[in-house]
Amino acid sequence: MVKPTVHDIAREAGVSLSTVDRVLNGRTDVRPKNAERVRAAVEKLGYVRDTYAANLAKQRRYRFLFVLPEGLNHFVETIALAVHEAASVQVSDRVDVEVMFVNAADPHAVVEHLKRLNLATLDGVAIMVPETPQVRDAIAHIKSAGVYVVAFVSDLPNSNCHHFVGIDNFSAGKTAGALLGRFLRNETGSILVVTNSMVARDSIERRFGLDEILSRDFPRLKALPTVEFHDDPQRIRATLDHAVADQAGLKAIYSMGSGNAAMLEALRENAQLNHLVVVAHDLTAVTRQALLNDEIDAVIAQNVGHLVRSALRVLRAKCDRTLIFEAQEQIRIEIIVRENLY
Amino acid sequence: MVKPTVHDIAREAGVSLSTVDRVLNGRTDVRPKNAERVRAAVEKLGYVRDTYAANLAKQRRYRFLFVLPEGLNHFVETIALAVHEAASVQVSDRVDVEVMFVNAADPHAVVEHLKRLNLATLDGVAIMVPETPQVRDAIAHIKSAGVYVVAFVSDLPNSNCHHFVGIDNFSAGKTAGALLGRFLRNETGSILVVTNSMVARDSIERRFGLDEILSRDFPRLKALPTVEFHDDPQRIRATLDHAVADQAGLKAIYSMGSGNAAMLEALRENAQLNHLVVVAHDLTAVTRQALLNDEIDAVIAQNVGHLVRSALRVLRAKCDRTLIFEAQEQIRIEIIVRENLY
DNA sequence: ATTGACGTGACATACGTATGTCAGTTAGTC
DNA sequence: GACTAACTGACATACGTATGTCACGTCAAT
Repeated sequence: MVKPTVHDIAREAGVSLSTVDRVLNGRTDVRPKNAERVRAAVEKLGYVRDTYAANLAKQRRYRFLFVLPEGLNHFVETIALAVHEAASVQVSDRVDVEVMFVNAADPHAVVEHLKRLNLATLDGVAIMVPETPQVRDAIAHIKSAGVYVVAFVSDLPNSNCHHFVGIDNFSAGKTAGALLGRFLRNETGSILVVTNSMVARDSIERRFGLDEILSRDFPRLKALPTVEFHDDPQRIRATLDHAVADQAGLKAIYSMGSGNAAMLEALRENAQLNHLVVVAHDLTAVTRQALLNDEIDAVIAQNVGHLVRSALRVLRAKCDRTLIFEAQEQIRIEIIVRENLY
Repeated sequence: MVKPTVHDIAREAGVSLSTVDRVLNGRTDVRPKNAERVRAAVEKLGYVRDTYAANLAKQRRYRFLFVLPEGLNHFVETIALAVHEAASVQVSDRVDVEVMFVNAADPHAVVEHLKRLNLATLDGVAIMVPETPQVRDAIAHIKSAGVYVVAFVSDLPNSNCHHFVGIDNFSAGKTAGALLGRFLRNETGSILVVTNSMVARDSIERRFGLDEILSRDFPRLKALPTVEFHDDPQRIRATLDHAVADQAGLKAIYSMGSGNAAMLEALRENAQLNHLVVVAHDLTAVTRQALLNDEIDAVIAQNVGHLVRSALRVLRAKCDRTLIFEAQEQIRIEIIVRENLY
């Protein structure tokens, strides 16, 4: 009835506490026969290690690091905030969290930073950078030092990370497309697709998702070629002016994130555009205000609090060699309108 | 630098460990002056009790109970499932969870069940029943026994619970209205509002939310008087046939939950209705399938996993007299379309 | 001066696990 | 059958907290 302890295991297996400990903690010098008896006893009694007691005895602390892209980006800023918030709450859970910013645009610099990490002082890393061959190697190196690695927000599909914490951006793009299709019920026309840069795989995947759903379910809507701003405010304005002039049938704007502020500014300066349906990615101070102002119809978002907590839980579970609760770690693609804003 | 312990507090305050313990655990026999010195030391060193070590020493277990409405209801079923799932994961966190079903339609029976609880064997209760004066009294009784009570899914605003875990149904109704308004962009017409029963405060609040947003932002859409099924499949069919015949301008159906299956069945039997926009509440097996079939455009939902885990976390925090992390316990009003279904 | 009530500190034990030491046992080899 | 090497068990200590016992103060009231 009551939870079995190592003592119960020892008694059941007919061995000493020391032997149980050797088996449980993977030490050497145990005869296979005895190891088997211990494992059988664990199985039979349904023993699970009391992680908290173990951590107490071990004086364990979990030392985690978030590697985030530097530079002015509202989305990353909200993530960093959420990390610090979670860190301040989790101190009581024995976890120490740090944040490191790297120049994600420069693969060389990223790798330099990753290589320079003192892996002996780390238990886990959550990494949010674009995948390059060099990054892949750096991650292999980190893993080989026994440090757990999760891909964070942006997946690193070829780096063989221990886990990915984030949403499926292809589905996110489909969700955006589905919303646009429903918001423009029975209407025909074109959609302007904008982003700051198309190098991030996120944008590419979102675009794929958008195209797929539009061609399948809403062929009456046509997405224009993606316009990339590259941090150039002139460019976005010119693009918009051009689009509104050229495309009589322009009905909507889809902003794939990382360019929302520029897009909104340009939108405000061109009064002819305020009848457009606007769907954007990422809930930040900027998009939040735009939702309240009715300048954006809907935002596709991922809850940054969940993202951060999920990454921390997953890293902890890896360190404890414990199973993760998949349903809880599934990050939701959220749809935010003004009325369910939080 | 390192986390201070009770020993550090004792040294800092110049008193013995026993005295620190007396202060920390609210026992008697401490001179005010010494109590103050202990409190000052706690403050100065930033001491926080190590809950896990404390629970270990106390052999503590958290014994929680969910009180759910009985009867065939897909939403409640998914909640019960989520409770059992969470329970099986949380055993390692020293929490024991049970579920009790009561006939929520009979206030007398509810109170009978609540009164018969063995409060000595409980630390916390999550209650999902309609509020009545009798329920209010029963909750006061439970609280007076030192058991923590959270209102679950349905708020009990007059019962002075320790917490409410759930969404703001007024906002949920507004969200539904906002979606309908956007899905029916530039269109004029009426919306059929259906539910199984209007006695639950949830439905009432959702209806208020809907009306408010329609009249403010989408006056071109008119919500018809709420139709209540009362578990009568004939009634819903008749209502729908009637509505489609009478209301030439019928554009949408808003199902406020707890009647989705009947609504969908009737919808399937009336081919003239399949051009309607349909927004429903609660993500269950039924609505999930309907989303996949394109019979429902969007579902307003609350994540049952989050609901249950939040209730458990809040109850734990109450037991530990620990602060809750508000941002994490805020239950989101989710908008689900086929593409972001989970 | 004595009593009793209140305050206090020293100490011990416990929770479940980790980790170390060290003497003792077993198995495999020749 | 002797000799390693591999294995095993008994025991101690520790982690941070809770809780109990008990002797010893202090102080006011008798």
